[in-house]
Amino acid sequence: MPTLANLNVVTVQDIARETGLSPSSVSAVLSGQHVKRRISSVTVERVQSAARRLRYVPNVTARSLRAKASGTKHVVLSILTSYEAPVLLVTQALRAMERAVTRHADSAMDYTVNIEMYHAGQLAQLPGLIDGHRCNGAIITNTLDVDDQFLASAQFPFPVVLLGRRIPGYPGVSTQSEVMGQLAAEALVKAGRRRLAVLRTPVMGQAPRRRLAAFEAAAEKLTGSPPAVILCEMLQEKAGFDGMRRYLEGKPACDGLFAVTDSLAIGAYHAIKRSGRTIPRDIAVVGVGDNPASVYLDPPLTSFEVAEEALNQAAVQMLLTLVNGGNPESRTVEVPVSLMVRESTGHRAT
Amino acid sequence: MPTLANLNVVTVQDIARETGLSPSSVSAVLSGQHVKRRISSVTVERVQSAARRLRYVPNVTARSLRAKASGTKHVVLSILTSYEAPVLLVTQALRAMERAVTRHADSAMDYTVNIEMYHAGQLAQLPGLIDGHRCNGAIITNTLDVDDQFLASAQFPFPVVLLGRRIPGYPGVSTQSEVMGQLAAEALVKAGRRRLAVLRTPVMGQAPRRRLAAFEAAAEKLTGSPPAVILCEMLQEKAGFDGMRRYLEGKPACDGLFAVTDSLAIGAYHAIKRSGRTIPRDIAVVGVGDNPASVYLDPPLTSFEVAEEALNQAAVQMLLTLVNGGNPESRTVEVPVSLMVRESTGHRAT
DNA sequence: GTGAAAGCGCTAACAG
DNA sequence: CTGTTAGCGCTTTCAC
Repeated sequence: MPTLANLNVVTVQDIARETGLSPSSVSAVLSGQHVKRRISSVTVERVQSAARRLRYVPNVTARSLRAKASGTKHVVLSILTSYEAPVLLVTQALRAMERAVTRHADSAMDYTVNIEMYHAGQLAQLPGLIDGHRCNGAIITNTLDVDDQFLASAQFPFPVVLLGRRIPGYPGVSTQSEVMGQLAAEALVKAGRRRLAVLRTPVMGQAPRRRLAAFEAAAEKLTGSPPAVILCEMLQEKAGFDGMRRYLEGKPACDGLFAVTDSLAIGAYHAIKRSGRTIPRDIAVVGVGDNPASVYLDPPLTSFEVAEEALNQAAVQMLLTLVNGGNPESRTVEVPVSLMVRESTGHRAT
Repeated sequence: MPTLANLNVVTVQDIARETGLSPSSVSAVLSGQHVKRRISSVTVERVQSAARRLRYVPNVTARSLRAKASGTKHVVLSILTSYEAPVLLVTQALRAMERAVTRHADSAMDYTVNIEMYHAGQLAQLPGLIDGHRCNGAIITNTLDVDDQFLASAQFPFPVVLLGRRIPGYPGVSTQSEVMGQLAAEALVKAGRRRLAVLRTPVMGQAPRRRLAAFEAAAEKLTGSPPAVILCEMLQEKAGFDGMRRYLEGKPACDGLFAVTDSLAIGAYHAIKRSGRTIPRDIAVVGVGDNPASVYLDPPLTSFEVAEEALNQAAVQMLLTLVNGGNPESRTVEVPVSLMVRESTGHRAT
């Protein structure tokens, strides 16, 4: 049943037919074996030109299925993350995975690790996800609510570990988001601040939202009124700068700021200084500890030390256990955080 | 009981034999089709327990080969980068690729984009690279010399485009590294600096090395003596801080600094200020423009505006053309850079 | 030098 | 509900 679409895909067979050669010869040429197999240069040329003409693109899947040394288990592990996510965290996770896998690997077990990206909110559209064509196991991170809903109702034919979020039914590791919000509020109040504000984006994932909710609750409890909300269009430094600048043009500014990511804090720093204010004298700032530059800002940014290492290790370990058919000790892990108090939350001079 | 025999790869066949069922039933259960196919729960349980017992791990390759809608060309594009690389650049490249691919995609053409990582210097060890099991086309970046040597002698059965480096025989896009070094030196000298220094790592890739060489040449020509070399162990902010701090403990410091990446400059900023010096009064600094925080530093960092967008676009476009059997207009592209002079190279007060 | 035949491991039809 | 049959597209013996 050759459908219309079917005609489009060019295979070795097609080239064989076209050139009057056998598939095996064509294959030999196309996979660069012509020297080893002593194919005549006329044939080589014939095949190559036909391949070009027909716009042949090899099917990597078929290629690897047939050619891979049989008898070795080939395991594919993926990190699924959104294009819109902070990459640094992803790389760290990837590195942890790579390290774990190198330790695990042996002659009969060949691991491949890779990153697959989806557009935030469109995880469900990632082809080959629900049917397991993609990987033998995955760490999923940086999801939005829609994605979480999809996950909640999805059934994967491979183990999945969530990083930084909690969805019933899934194993996952996350940080103590609520504790972060709470500690941030306390730190600002302890530094003598009463007019608190948060710097955030309109749409956020689960973890930032949780820490923000905790911050708002704690702020209200400690100061008697909810923090002001300063919106930034995105998570980039520039957005932080723009958002903060707009806010500072208004009359009464906050004196304590919690930025939902360090990148926003970095932009905000600049806006605050440009407005003639001083950190921490006029505005104290707390970040989230997800940017290596934070420690080196002027003044150094008070932010959280998240045990990234522990976080990633736990997730990867869990995934490997699951992929190999084992049972992890615990299906959910919460990694502790601690606030590194630096100069950006110095006590206000009285 | 993981005996030697157990190392054999377990397939659906094995589970079928073990459970006395047919491969297709087993497959249905294992790929999550049991509901749709109304498999009895007894059978489901039997299959699942056998799979667990035998530690079955599905072969994703075979799965996707069989299950993928035939008649659609499935093209896999990879970005190959080292674990040690600055991630930001990689994401930008990935995003560009994704965008291009979305534009290109149609019903008969299904693209997958992913990142594959190797350890710097060990590109050659990436399995499935030379035999083309991995992808239909790749952008390779962040290579070290060893990798470049491997590339120079390798023959890939799929098109490759190099990003940020030049190797004879390969199509590639890169920035005007030499111009960068030249401009950096000129900017510092123009700001009244004579005692120049570079902040760098011992091992560097091609592009940073080229801009450094150009800087050194220009510096020597303009000031009469070669710049001092300040070594940092890695590219991280912390390494920049440590390297600069050690250097500043010595007697006569430089008055103009060129950091080979912005991350190093960020660390150096902190070390400079901590030592009681002021930027740019005591030391002027030039970075490379690879970090979004640079603009928001205190003072804003003079650095290059690299047309990342253009760079990535060009690379991706070239790759797509090659994968589809076309001929790109030009096989090598050099994207222009321009120095954004900010306050970190203010003219010295006299 | 080249071709014929035999699968890689899996799943989709279609019977039963 | 389950089994039988027939490949996915490619590469690899092994003949010729």
